[in-house]
Amino acid sequence: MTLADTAYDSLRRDIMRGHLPPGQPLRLEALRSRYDMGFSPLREALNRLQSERLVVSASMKGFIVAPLSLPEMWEAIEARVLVETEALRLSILRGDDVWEAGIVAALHALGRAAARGEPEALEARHAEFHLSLIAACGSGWLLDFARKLSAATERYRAPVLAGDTAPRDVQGEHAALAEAALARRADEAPALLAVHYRRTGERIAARMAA
Amino acid sequence: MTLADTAYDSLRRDIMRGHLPPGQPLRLEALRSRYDMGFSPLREALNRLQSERLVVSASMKGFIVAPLSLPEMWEAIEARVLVETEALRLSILRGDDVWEAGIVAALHALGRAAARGEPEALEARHAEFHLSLIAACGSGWLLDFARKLSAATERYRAPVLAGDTAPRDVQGEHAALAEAALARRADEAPALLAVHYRRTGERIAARMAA
DNA sequence: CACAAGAAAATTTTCGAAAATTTATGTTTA
DNA sequence: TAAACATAAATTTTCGAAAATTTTCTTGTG
Repeated sequence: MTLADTAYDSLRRDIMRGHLPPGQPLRLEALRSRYDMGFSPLREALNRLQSERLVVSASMKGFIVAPLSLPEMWEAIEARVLVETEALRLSILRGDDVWEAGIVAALHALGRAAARGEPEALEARHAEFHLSLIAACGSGWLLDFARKLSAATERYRAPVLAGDTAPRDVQGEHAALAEAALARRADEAPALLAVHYRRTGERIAARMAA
Repeated sequence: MTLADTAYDSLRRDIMRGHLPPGQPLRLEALRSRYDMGFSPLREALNRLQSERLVVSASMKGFIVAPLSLPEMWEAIEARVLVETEALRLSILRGDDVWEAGIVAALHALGRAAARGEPEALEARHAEFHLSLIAACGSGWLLDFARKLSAATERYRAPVLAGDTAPRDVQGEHAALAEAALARRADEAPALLAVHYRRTGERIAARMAA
């Protein structure tokens, strides 16, 4: 792995977890000392992150962490619903034993991570579970879009998840989702997925208003 | 505009037009003399193009122009159908006078370019027409995906378009599409768009087989 | 005092050399 | 001859200084 790849991973994680807050200018000299590398790999990483809308840049004025807003959250969620419902439908049509096993394994790992309560790992297992559902869709483009939208929406989820008290059986939703997918219910599973994402959006919107 | 932006535009155009053929290694020294600039802006451009799947790279082995294949063409076309039919549906629901005027203008310009027969301009007007249809969808993500998929599919269209003799009233299809959109027929217009893209795919597939 | 003009500082962008890595070439050995 | 190994060449990646640009500060002017 090159330094540029490391820079990409580090910056991406720090932005998704909110450690680099929305709107913050990303000064090259500051990044250089923070990540301990030269300009080149950092700039290459920033250019990649720009294509994923995690950072924005203006010509000759450098990069900033992409800002957050409720309208943009809904944009990302609705795009995600469109892409992932179709990818899930395709996966249900095309998925084989390996696909099924991947879902079972990811659901199990997600449950364990949730029980342990470590947010670091939980976040990763959650993304992996949702990816496992659509892994058999057969379209690199859809998987690509899903990955980017997952990162974009995670930025809204992470800060809210911490202080969330209202009761919601998230693991139950995940289990129902997995069951519908494994039972090849090509209409029900995508519908559940859409509800799942939109419900999360409403939860976030409610807390951001307060 | 920075040099990196220029490099991005130049490389993107040369790849889309096939002037840099699929699979060709993109050696930095060669690009440096071709585009007359240093390593940095070129590498930044290549990193952006990688996110758009126009180039692929392996760690420490540099970049190559992304290869073409019939399965990947269909992947791109089907993803494009998914994204643009939804974006068109949304535009029909939300579009205002400016959106309508944009379609009329783009269709007119496309017709003129087609009559003149200059492939350079025709390609640009064609992309602009399809963009104008979905311009009012209100989702930056969908517009972004559409732009990338348009570039990906254009790579297949361009080389075939040259020697295409079989009769097809493309301008008629475009006019029908514009009319259905302007008449706010939210079911018919997306259906026409899907047929339009898939028909192009079949045309290309037929010629690539031969 | 508000505002423009100019200088200084901070920052981004670009360059080409140096370091790291891969690929090609040649040599030895079984 | 074929495989293993060393060596050389080619290439990518990274670095830090130099150039270009923007931002901030200072000064002068109406």
